[in-house]
Order: sequence, then structure tokens, then C-alpha cells
Amino acid sequence: MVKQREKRGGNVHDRLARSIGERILAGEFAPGTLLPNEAEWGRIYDVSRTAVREAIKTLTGKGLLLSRPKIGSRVEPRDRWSLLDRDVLLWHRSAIDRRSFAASTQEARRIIEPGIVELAAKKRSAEQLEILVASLEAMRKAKSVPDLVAADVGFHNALLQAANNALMMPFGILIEQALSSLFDYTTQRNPKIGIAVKLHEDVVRAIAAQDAKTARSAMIKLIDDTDAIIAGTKSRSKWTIC
Amino acid sequence: MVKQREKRGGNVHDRLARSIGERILAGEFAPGTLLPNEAEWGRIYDVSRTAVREAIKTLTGKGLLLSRPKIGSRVEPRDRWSLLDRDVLLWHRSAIDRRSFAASTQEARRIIEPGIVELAAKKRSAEQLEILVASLEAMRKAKSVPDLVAADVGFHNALLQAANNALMMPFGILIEQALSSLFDYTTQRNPKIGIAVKLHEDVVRAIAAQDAKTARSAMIKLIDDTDAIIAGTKSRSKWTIC
DNA sequence: CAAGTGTTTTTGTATGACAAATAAAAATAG
DNA sequence: CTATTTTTATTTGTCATACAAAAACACTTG
Repeated sequence: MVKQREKRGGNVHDRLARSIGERILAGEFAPGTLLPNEAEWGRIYDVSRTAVREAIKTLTGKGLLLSRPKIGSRVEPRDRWSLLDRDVLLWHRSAIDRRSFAASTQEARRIIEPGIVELAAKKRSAEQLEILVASLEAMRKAKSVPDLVAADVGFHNALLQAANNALMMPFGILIEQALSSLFDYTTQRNPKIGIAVKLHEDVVRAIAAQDAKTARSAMIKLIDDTDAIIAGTKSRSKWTIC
Repeated sequence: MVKQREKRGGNVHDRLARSIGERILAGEFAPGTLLPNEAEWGRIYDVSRTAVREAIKTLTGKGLLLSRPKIGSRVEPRDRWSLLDRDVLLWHRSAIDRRSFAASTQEARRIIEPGIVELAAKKRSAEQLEILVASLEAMRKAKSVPDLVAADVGFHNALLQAANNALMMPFGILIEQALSSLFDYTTQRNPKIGIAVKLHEDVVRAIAAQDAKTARSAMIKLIDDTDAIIAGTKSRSKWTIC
């Protein structure tokens, strides 16, 4: 019985899914591994088989497992995992060290976001531009670091929205995790956000002008700035959030 | 009772999840809509509540639904949907028309893949390069169109692998769907694949030389070629697959 | 009118019983 | 002795039933 593992919050099958999911992402059950069967999980966590099955259905839906009669549930190869799923990404994040998480999210953002702002510059509606401007304003008004991160997430989500491509939306989760993990690197109480806001403004200005090229380079600068923060303020004198 | 809807293949809860998932993606249940409760689903499809619940857990895991006691299951806003999930993407694909699916996947590829090949050029291991070369060979040897598509999918997956960024892996599903949807546009029995293979070779050559810039532009040409196919061979004289 | 209280609806959880699938072992045929 | 078929055992799949817990809503009461 692993009562300790039963995390606070939520119902049994969700907690179970989370616990098993975390253990898979942490590498305790490698791809190809045969998991304990349903009855055994029930014994291990002291829950009913119903709850176990529902948890397993959740994990199967996220591409982590594959169940077959007489076999059991096997961990799927990593390239089947829905890493851009909210939960899976969170489990992944807490399974690896902060620096390599930051490194791979930044690498991903560097691929995606310049393309996103180009699309946004070309295809944004007037309304989407307004939302973008409003997000900018929210960033300016933010008083605490969590507020700023929230506003920043809102900004990048508005960007994603403005790109008008549904297939790109799943990236919002990645950006959200990237930005809130960035929180780890901003130990100062009152970070200077002037520069970050300016960089964001540059992006919006270019999008307003429907200038894709300028928008792209502005976004690259913004990501460079974030990299600088992660690198530990070695290349910049003031800490910013982006 | 909607016995007709019970698609062939698979177990009850999977079929149910697929059916409900398709209906959501088709827009029958808009975001924010309250679905029938579990008992009702059971009556509608003539299955047990257990099966309904497992199906709902699957859909919830994919970000399509949110269930709460006394409320029921509500369809989540679109930006919560895991569109890059294998099943969801498939449902999405069959819910919209071919041309707009092709358009948005190509748009997405145009953002992602140039970045991917740059990473691959910089970070690929010797072994990953070998796999890439082998995929190329498989494309050359392919006799039927399905074989070619399979080999092509293998190639682009190898590319993704060579980029060495786990967060990019979920894109494999998108590329896979994009390429196999391309199948719709290749009505000819024996498409000329010479040009396509050459374009793929250019990419591999640049990656072998660790030349990121050349790799990027080679990939862009490759995607241009695919666009030409979709456009209906207006700008090219020979049909190719890519 | 406000605050708390109860009612009712829906999901959440547990248990028990079989069905179906299938890998592995055993029996059988060639 | 090998190949094929049959049996068996294990695990997931499915169903039915019962009760618990959460929470919106109506209602009562101060």
C-alpha cells in the first residue's frame, strides 16, 4: 500500500493517473515495460479496479500506455507520448532538471514563435490585434511576478490565437510551462520589466503594421532576452521577464 | 439507440470515445455545451455506464471534456484540445474539408520543419544520420504509392528524431496525417518521384555536412513542392510525392 | 433580505460476476 | 521430431448494482 503517494486534491482516478503518469515520466517504468495488472494496482494503491481502469484509460488516451487482454498494459515508446498535453508536459517538467527543461522549451519556442508571429502579422483580425494590445497593457500594469507571468502567458496565447491556425494551439501549453518555469530564474522581488515590455511592444507594432519580417526578428530578440535571463544575467545587466 | 454509430473494430469504450470524439470535433457539441449525462449516453448507445465513463475519461484526458459532479461533462474550449493527439487529429481531419486540412497542415509544416532540419543539422548523431540515409533508400525502393507515403513518413520521423528535442516529437503525428492526406491528391498510378527524392536528398546532404542554412532552404523547397502538388500540378509538370 | 439549510442531481467509487481475447502450454498429427 | 491444433490460464473488457460525495438550486429561517 502506497498511501503516501496519494496526492492531495482531486478524485481517486485522477490522482492515480497523475501518480502513475509521473512515475512513467520519471523513468520508473521505461517504454516497453509491462506494468502491474489492474488488480495489482488496486492492491498497491488500495483502490478499486474501477478507479484503476479509469486512470489507465486516461493515460492510454495520452499515448503513454497500450492495454491488451491477457498481456496487460505496456508503456508505449516515447515518440507516441503526447508531450504537449498539459498533464504530460507537467510530469515531464518535474521529471527532468530545470536547466534542460528550460533549454528544450526555449529551443522549441525559437522554432515555433517566429513563425507564429509571421502568421499573426499576415492574418490577424482587428479584434485579435486589440486583444494583443490589451495583453500588453496587462503586462505593464502587473505588480507582482506571478501577475507578470500570467499576463505574459496571456500575451503569447493571444499571439497564438492571432496566427489563426488551430494546429498551433497545443503549443500554448508549452509556452505557458516555459514562462512559468522561468519564474524559477527570477529570484528578485521587483524585476525590471521595462526592457521586456518594450520587446513585446516591438512585436505588436510589427503585427499591427502587418510587417511579417520585422515581427519575426522582434520575436527572436524577445527569445534571446529570455535566454539571457536563463543564462543567469551574464549578458545583460538588468533582469527582465519575457 | 444509435447502434449504427457503433463503428467496427475495437472494444466498446474505444468505439464510444471515437464516436463521441468525432461528434465533438464535427461541431455537433460546441465548446461550452453540456453533454448528456452518463446514464443517458448509456441509453443512447445501449452500453453500460462503466463503458461510458471509460470513454469519457479518454476524452477528458485529451482535453476535450471536463466533468464535475452535479454538473455533468462540458466540452472544453478549443484551445484546450490536444489537437496534436493522434486520435483528435484524425477526428479533426475527417471533420473539416480536405483542402483546408491540407492548407493548415502545410502552414504548420512550413513553420516547424525548417527549424527541425536546422536542429538536425547541428545536433544529429552519426547513427541518426544513418537512419535518415536508410529512409531515403526506402523511398527510392518504394513501388506503390502507399509504400512511398510510408517511407516518406519514416523519413520525416527520422528527421524529427535527429533534431534531438523531445518536445518536437508530437509533430510527427501532424506530418504523418499531412502526408497521408496528400495521398488524396495523388490519383495517378505511378507518380514520378524522381524530383521528390532529389529534394529529400538535398536535405540529407546538408544535414550530413552539418550545414543548417542549406538544410533549411532545402526543406523549404521540399514543402514548396508539396504545396505545388496540392495546388493541382498547376505550377509543375510532373506530380511528385513529398 | 440574507444566511444558512436541505434537497436533488450528477459524477465518483466500490464490489462482484462473467465474457472475450490471447499468449503460452499441452496434446496431437504427420 | 517437428508442425499443427487444442486446451488452459491470465488479463483486460463489460455489465449490473449500490452507495458516497460534491455542488447547484430551492427553500426555509433569522
